[in-house]
Amino acid sequence: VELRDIEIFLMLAQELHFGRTAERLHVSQARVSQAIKKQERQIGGGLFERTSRNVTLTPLGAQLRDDLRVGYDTIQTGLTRASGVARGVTGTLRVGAMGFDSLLVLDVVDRFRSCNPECDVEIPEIHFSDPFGPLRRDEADIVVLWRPIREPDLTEGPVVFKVRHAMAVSANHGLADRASVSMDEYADHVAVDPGAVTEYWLETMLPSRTLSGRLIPRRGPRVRTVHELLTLVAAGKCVSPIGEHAGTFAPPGVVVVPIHDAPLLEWALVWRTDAETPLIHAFTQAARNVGPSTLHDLVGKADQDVNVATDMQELGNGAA
Amino acid sequence: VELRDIEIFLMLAQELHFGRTAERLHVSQARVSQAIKKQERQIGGGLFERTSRNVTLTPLGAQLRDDLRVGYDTIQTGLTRASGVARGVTGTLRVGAMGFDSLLVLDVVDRFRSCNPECDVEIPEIHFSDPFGPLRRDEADIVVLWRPIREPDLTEGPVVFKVRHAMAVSANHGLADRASVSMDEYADHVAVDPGAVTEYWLETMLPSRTLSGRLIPRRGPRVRTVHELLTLVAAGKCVSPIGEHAGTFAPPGVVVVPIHDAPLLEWALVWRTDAETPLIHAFTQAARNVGPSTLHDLVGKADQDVNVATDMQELGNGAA
DNA sequence: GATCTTTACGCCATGCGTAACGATA
DNA sequence: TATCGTTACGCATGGCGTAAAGATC
Repeated sequence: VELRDIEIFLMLAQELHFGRTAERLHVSQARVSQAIKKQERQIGGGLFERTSRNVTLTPLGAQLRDDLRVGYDTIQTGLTRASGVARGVTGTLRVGAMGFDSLLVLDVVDRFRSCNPECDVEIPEIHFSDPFGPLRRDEADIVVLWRPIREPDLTEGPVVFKVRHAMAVSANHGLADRASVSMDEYADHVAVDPGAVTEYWLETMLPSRTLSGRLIPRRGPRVRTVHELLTLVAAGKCVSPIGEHAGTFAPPGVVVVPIHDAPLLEWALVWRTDAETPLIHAFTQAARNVGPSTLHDLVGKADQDVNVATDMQELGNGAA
Repeated sequence: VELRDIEIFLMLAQELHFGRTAERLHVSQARVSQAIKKQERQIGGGLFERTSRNVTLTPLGAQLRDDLRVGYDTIQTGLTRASGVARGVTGTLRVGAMGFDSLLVLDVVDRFRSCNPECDVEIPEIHFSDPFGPLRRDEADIVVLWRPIREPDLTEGPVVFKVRHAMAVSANHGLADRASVSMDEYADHVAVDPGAVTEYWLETMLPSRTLSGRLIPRRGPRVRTVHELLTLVAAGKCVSPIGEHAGTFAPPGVVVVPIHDAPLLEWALVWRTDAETPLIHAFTQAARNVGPSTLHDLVGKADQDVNVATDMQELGNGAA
């Protein structure tokens, strides 16, 4: 059994789906089937129960996954770290992000830190009124922005998270208690003016037309940053599109309602093509290893953190 | 980088010698060289400093070894464990050993236990007056004996430890303060009668002739077990050959002096060929994974244990 | 010159993709 | 019939051994 097999096994144990596993590892489905079968032969017992409709781990497979996950991560981290040390990846990396977006790249930052213990990471705040300025003025090495980015001097790298398109409204707003809204409803209520921002980029977040082609007006209060925006929303002066993840962190008075018929928004890493350093490369590699997270991952992780905190508290009480 | 490469890297990091590494992994020296070079290319920095006379780890290599060792062992243990569970390796395994020999197989037992958590291991005492009886009477599943074993119904498996041939004498004996003795000196003083034991097997421990061909007399007190033997030795009534490891555990009054011109003694696992169960197979596999230990390993490990004990004590004191 | 590592070269095992097949809802 | 897992088959990458060369004492 080699590392490649283990990688396939672990991915399948996570996805529980041969097709998605194959996609995410960039191999054919057949290869996944072969690799798993080979391991089951060598282990001498079934690791997955599968029909053409359902894949589940056997108890044996679940135990093996727990063991291998730890070992595999240890090895990969060790290799990446050695590689970083060898290439002299050291210094400070500045990862610019807008508002709450920073919280969705913490996984990547953690990964990067464990692989590159000699490096510092800073997360300066950037504003959507000037998404590319920090890179071009060398105030950030990498920024986290929704994609797509099409700038001749910039490179768009791996996607770090995907969330649903949503709208932020005041808690008093008529749509505030809806589970979701349509693009048409959104178009009827939107009220925000982001000022002069690169048009094709803004279009992704603030489309100028609905799916049916109706124009969406660009009028409302002028805002430059996410915090400005949320303040005005809370005050009932502004209704704006936003990533659904803002709902998890938004202040009281602000409600975030998903738009069910809009495509997913994707945030990617972006950097100056001619300023790509080993540090930047290492960070994008960390992002590729972690893979894009979703709001669901984030919520799950928050729950875990809460559980850990609870456990520790109980432990503390028990000892006291 | 695959597991095979990591295995080669770890072995070289341990042996610091391309030739021995190749031997122990049953591959060519060239392969070792290629594998290491490949990893250094991928990591982007040197892992070993080497001349044709000396091989040492670089700091980078040393750090990588620490990381990979943990991950590699985790994965191997997980795989072995899964294999054991799948094949239903469960029940009790009885590993017979003579006297202190049991202490030199504890590494293998530990390994086996961690890979087969569902199994119990017992270590019944056996006596050199009847080395094969316990197997044939089904009182033990495996025994640990010095090799070679040539019995039609028994299989000699992996070597578990190697120690120097030595002689046990009373602390008052004339040779007691010698750093080592020759076979000829040994022949002049030996005084023990093991009774009717399989001759070819006894010959290994108690040669009938010196290197120069001189007969070694078989007379002295009759003994059946190691403890009997040591008691008589302490009383000055007996002088007997023994494995050097006995010196580490021998009671006061007994001194163990190595014989410098005798070949190394090797202890191997032995079992009934027609009674080989999955449990026995799993145990021999554990032995192969751990590899033969030497007295040096044992002493080093004992020191570590002492250190750990000391640390824990200090911790305890600090907390109290 | 003996010992140890590296390089050169060729073989073939095996990882992998394509395509056809089988099963399930 | 659409979706998903398995089997069959063929190609080529790369692991590996052999043999010779290079380095160091």
